[in-house]
Amino acid sequence: MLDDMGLSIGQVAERTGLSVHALRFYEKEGILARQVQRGPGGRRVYTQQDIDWLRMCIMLRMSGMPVPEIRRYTELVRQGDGNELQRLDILKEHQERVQQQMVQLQECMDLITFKVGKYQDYVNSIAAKAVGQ
Amino acid sequence: MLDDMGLSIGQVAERTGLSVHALRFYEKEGILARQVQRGPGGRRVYTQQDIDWLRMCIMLRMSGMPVPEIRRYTELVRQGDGNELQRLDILKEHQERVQQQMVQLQECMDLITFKVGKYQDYVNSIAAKAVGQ
DNA sequence: GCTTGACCTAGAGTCGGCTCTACTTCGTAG
DNA sequence: CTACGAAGTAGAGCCGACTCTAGGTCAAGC
Repeated sequence: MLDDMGLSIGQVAERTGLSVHALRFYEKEGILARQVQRGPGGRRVYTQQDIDWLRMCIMLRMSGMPVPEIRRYTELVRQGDGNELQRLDILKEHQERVQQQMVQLQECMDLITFKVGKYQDYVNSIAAKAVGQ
Repeated sequence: MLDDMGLSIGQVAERTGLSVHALRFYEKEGILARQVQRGPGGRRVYTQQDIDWLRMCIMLRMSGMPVPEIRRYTELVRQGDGNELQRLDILKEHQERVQQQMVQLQECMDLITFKVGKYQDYVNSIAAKAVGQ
């Protein structure tokens, strides 16, 4: 289809799990590190680097980083060397939030597991009675 | 203000961290296990049990259970004994999802931590050079 | 008797993150 | 030469979970 290092939007969608719509949306939102190249007919041509970048963005999104903050980070990367401290700040802050999220989630998990245990015991006891009859 | 076992919506908001708006919204959405009692002037009067239930709902929400599913669970509880197996199913399913979420979040965390490490090293090396000059 | 503040209802508005629509343009296959 | 499929653009629409507005009641305090 395309040069073996150039991928169409559809192929990128397949490989990343994002929808074609989402890919265009992300681009419009400025969260692609490099301007996506265009092939004949104005079609987007993605490189492996674009995919790698997208995969990281997906991780950031999955862990709850809002699009505008991903954009800020992306812009720093686009600007090139010299702002590593700012990038580090964004990442560290996010890391902190993710850490908190995990703690919270663990608390929820503990409660849910406790309740599941209680119901399981109860359901088992009912089943045992039924068998005993 | 109120009888020492009856709490106003404002007090419940304080104790749970939910907004007054959210409390009314939750009630309208049917995720309160028992009909909230009303005091003089049609004001809501919450009991400690209502608060306990709300705290669990908050845990379920925090861990990503959608409101409609909390409602389903609530309805089962409201119906009383006999449907414990269905309640258990809902909780187990949710437990599974939370488990997956935690795994995903950990993956994200690993990547972020890796990147933070890289940037930290880089930033340190720059700082070292500056001192060395 | 007037203001304040906490509460009430019904329903509109907001926000984030996509998702979808409408319409166009290509390149290839039948 | 027509149809199809995959792409393009601009912009509207949707969904979930609140959040806020408008307009009203009521009790307490000045």
